[in-house]
Amino acid sequence: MRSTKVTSSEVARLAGVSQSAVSRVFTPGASVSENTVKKVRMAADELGYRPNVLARAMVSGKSRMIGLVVAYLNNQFYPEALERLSNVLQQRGYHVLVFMTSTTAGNVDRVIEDLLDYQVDGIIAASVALSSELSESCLSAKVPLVMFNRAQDNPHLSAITSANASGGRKVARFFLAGGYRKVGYIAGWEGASTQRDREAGFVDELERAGVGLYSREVGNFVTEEAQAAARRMFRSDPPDAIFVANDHMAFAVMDTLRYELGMDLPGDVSIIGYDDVPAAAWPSYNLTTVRQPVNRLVAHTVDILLDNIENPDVKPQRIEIDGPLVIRNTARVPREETIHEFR
Amino acid sequence: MRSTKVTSSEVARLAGVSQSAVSRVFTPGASVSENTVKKVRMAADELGYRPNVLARAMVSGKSRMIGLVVAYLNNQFYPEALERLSNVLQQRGYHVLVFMTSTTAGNVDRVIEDLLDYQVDGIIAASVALSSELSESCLSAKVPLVMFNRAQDNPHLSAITSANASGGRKVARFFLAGGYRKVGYIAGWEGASTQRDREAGFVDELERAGVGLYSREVGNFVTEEAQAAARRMFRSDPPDAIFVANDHMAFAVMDTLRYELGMDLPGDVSIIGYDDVPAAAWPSYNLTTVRQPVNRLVAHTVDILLDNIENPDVKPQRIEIDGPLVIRNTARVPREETIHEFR
DNA sequence: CTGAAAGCGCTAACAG
DNA sequence: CTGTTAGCGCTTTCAG
Repeated sequence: MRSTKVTSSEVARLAGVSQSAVSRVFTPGASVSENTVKKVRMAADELGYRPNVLARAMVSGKSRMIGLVVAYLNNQFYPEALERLSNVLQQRGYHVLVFMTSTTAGNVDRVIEDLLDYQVDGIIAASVALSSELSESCLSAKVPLVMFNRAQDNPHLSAITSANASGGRKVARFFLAGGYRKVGYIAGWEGASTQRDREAGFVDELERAGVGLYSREVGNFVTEEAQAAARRMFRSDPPDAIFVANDHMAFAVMDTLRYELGMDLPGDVSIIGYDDVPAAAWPSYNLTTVRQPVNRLVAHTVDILLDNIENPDVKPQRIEIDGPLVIRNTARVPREETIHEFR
Repeated sequence: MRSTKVTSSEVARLAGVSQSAVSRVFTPGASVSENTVKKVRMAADELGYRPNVLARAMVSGKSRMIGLVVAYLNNQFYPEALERLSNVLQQRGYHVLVFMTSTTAGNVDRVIEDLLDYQVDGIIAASVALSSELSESCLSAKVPLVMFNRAQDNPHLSAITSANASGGRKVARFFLAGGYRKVGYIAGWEGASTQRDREAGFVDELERAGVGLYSREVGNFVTEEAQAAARRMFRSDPPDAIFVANDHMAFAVMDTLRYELGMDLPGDVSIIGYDDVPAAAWPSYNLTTVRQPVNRLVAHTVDILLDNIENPDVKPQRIEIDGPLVIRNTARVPREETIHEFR
């Protein structure tokens, strides 16, 4: 099996058939005789021939590449998602072309233009906000785009998220059932729909019970900023329960409260996070949190995207996937009989 | 700016020039008159034209894609590396095509064949072992391959790692200087060169001082297995210092010792890890560990790979990058005057 | 079922 | 500097 770029014509010559015969052998569902298949396969093996995906892409217009736009990988949620996404896509015969982008807008736009240049068959935008021109440009380039873990105003785009508002509500109900009335919130980056929805659900449910938000700080989904937010929140008039917009920040908040402020959790204050990343289950944190069901998020994302690719005029969908509140050890548990409703 | 696949010919027609003129305008360093540039740019903007990277790749033989093979993303070290790799490559005009593969061999081979089909200009194999046929097949396909964070027997391949043996030695000297004599080791996956080298350096340095390894268990770089390894190691005859082959496992070991066995760190036992992932600095762990300088690993990897792409017959290189022992709080510190040598 | 022929969109000599 | 002319390696009609 030698190689150095073997072409179908060379295989054809060796097999004593036409170049198109070779092509047919490597095209699932083309009509070729048993005999031809055999001859071609032999020749191909001998030369170490493998079809050139790019050439195929040029003529067929299908590159079998999916562009994935990601902003940051610090938050454990993303590596997990990326791994699953890539695996599922691979199984379905696609591959992922990764484009990193800083959260700073504008950048995202350029990145997607680049992506389009590579003739990707579809795009998954994970946790980034798209400008409206951008979505236009994907739409008109006829490249399906689905937003992963971020909602969008543009009704022509599909978006898959977890049920963020509902998750926020669950947290509120849990705190309420636990008897808390001085409840704080540490926000993520306020440009993110996930942040907005989690907060909105949380606050709304609180208010239905006549409880207002006791304190609020912004941590921007960043470790250091979350630490600072925690310090500010506990400088005076501390709340007795706080909802932190994601686990990544919750860890930072917990560490700050415990090791800097010497507090006991959940004795002095209850904390609930969002995501249920692997570290949330580590004994050091043992964080009560709302689970984002990565598997299902990914499965839906891929289904919708591929469906959209094969069938260009399906309607865009916006799907919200519900996740349970995972009760661990950072928030005081309400009476036994009320627990079931949070699962 | 409409689109739906605009070609250079259409731009040419609108601009009143030949198709190749358009091509030249978009080819850095081609000779075109100011005037032509202007006309073409206008027409291109009006039509929303962007060159088709795939077509360019076909004729030029350069796809400007780099295949990246990764096994798992659980260990925080990999997302970090992936992010940096992707960023640096992007800056240099390349993009990353990601291929996931399970650690189970064989799989890796198929994945790389796939990668080759995409006509990637180069391959980065992160923490995976390659079969020798595989490396052959890359070599003969003239696609440069560099191993990231894994050494290789094949002398024709470049490999970038941190100075694992030397890192292991540092840990041993630190323990020795701290007066420990009952020293344990929790190993990673034994097929990994990183694991082997860290252990070899560690054990060798210990033995030079006449100290044998007191106990040893295997954690395979997996959380659950590391926990089990810790339990086994402390069932009887516990060591008073342990080196854990990477941070990811060290966290699991720490949690097991603290929360399951009720031990105090570093009071009852000292622990040192390897990698210095972000979580090592989190107050809950505050782990003393050997840093893998991701930035420099990545920079070298990219430099060597791109150099190899542009200049096909440069010699393969194997580079080891030294990293300091980051002294935090999980290992008792030797006398002040000896500390400097570990930095 | 099979070969011949026509491109996919672009770059790269080659004359001019 | 610019247009013309070949292809890159493959899929896909189109006759047979």
